[in-house]
Amino acid sequence: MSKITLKEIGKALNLSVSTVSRALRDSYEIGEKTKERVLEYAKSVHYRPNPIAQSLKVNKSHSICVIIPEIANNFFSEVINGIDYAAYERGYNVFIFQTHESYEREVSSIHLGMDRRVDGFIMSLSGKTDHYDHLDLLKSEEIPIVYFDRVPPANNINKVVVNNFEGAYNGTKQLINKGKKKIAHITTPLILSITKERLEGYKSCLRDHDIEVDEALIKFCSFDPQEAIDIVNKLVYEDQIDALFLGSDRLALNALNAVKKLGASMQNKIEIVGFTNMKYVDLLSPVICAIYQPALEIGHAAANLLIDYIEARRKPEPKQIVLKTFMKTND
Amino acid sequence: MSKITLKEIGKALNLSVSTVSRALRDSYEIGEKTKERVLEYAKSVHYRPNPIAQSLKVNKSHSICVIIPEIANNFFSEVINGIDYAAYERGYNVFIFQTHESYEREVSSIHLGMDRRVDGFIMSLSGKTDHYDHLDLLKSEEIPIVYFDRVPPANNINKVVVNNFEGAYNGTKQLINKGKKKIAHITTPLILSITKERLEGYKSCLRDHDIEVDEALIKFCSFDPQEAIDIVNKLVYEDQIDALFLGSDRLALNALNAVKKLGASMQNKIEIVGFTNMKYVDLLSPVICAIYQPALEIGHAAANLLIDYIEARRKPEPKQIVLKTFMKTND
DNA sequence: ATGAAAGCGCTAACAC
DNA sequence: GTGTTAGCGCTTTCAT
Repeated sequence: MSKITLKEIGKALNLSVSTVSRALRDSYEIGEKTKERVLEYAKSVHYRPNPIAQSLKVNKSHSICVIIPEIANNFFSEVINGIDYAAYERGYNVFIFQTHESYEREVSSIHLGMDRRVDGFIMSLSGKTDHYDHLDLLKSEEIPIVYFDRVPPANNINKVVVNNFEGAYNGTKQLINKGKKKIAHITTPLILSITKERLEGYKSCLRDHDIEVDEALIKFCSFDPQEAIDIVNKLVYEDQIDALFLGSDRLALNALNAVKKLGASMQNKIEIVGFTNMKYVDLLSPVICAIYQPALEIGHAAANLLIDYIEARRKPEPKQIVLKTFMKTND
Repeated sequence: MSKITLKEIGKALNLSVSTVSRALRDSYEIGEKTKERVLEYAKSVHYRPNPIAQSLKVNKSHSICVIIPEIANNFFSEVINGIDYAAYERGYNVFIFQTHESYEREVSSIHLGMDRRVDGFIMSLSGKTDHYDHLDLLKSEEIPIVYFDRVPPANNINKVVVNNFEGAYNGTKQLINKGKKKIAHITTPLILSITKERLEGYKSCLRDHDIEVDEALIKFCSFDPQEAIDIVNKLVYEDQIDALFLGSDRLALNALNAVKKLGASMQNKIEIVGFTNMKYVDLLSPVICAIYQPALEIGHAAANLLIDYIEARRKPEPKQIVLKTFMKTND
């Protein structure tokens, strides 16, 4: 039954390939009866168009490329789920590339996507990406692109983000409401958009509540577990903090782990709030109040925005979608 | 700079396309100086072959298709990470399709992969897949396929699995060692290979320790959180169990959540062991002893096995790779 | 309303 | 050692 082609359908029905092709795409120039014959026969032999041949011809692939730092991550895997959901609905295939926080991998992923003639990109920048010329390549080729989460500093781009400032502000406020004064912030590299926004939310909230911002309590941390342990130890024993505000998912787990190591009595003195997308935060033992991102929606929105853009005849203005974070307290 | 082709290189260098093509693929029939000229020029204009055209020609795509139940899952996302790792190293692209535990999605994913002319498949069956004719299609087309985790019941296939029997046996033993007698097992649908193997490990261990197997304590559970709650409640209050052995990742979190709802005093009476791949199990509050699968390795091994098979001139015998689970106790 | 033919970018059999 | 040619499966212009 293998690999039936237009040519074969044509032969069987005594029609030319072009007629068959047109009939299958429901062209107005083909007679109704012919269309029916073709459609019926095609179905009976389980004809499936070869997307590779189509791609070569029309220079589009009906596929999109997703570039993210890490797939094995609560937040990103949920986003991919959302992307996949929308892409499947609309008949697009998805390529996923991980940068593992490497700038070089980010660049090479873009090239691999372009090689594959993907119709567009969805990306969240690596933690090392501090310049953006590699993205200009996409722009100059007029390849549609939607950013999410970690976005480049530009306004005229398609992006789907959350209100990080607000999320961080509310998270910090939660700690202040519990009477905490020495609130440390452990977060991602400062070059990331999310870092800056969350940091601002944190600072702003402190100021609004007449707590002085102490730069010593702001720590930029990699995703190395040991580094988190060292930082937490220093903050707790030297700086005598009474609360922690954690800036990202992996960071949150690493820091929680570090806090746990402090022992039960110490643990209870430290109140924790953090950005995370773990499914069951209430099962975590150093208690953490979670600031969630609507990851599934982000992915879904990003994919739909991208595909809308891809399929638009006249390219619309770049669109910025801002979603809300939500908190899950255990009290 | 956009989209340079062989033809253009040929024109610039006064060579035919075929010569250029051959030079680029380092064919023995091309002169050294010509090769050099071509290589150099190609690099200078950033030539990148069009994989779509190549695919159309040779009917291979240098890409593989991964079909899994769910991407947003600790275990599967790590496996994908491993696959991606190996695929990237060896120059393959990866398509990922989720079945969301649907048989229909599994079938359509296979078709989508075949349409894309992927060179091979890596898959873990859906929780609804109880017959396997859709897989015969791949077999009859001689498309290489490697199964992992949830595999079909056949011996002459490529697969990468863990020793589920042993993992379950050791997990159960851990509970028995703690003096537990009424050990319930909540697990995945019985049609899955992993379910049967783990169930056997559980039963076998009970028997070896002179504990009667009580079928009422064996519960097949969906991934619906409420169902887990109902089951746990029944087991605890009606059957008076003193320990739980959980058969899979999502199940484990759902059940843990259910146990948590029982309240602190009840919680402490129930000892829990379960298959999970969550990164920081020691942070979980109803304490759980985790049976881990080496997910990254599984993915890496599966991808390498597949690609070896794809690239082999003479197709080797199907290979079964069995890895070990490992436990992470908190005592 | 239908067909013939060109061509997307590449590879490979077949010349010379 | 290099060029010519055909063709992968499809879309699309141009004839008819």
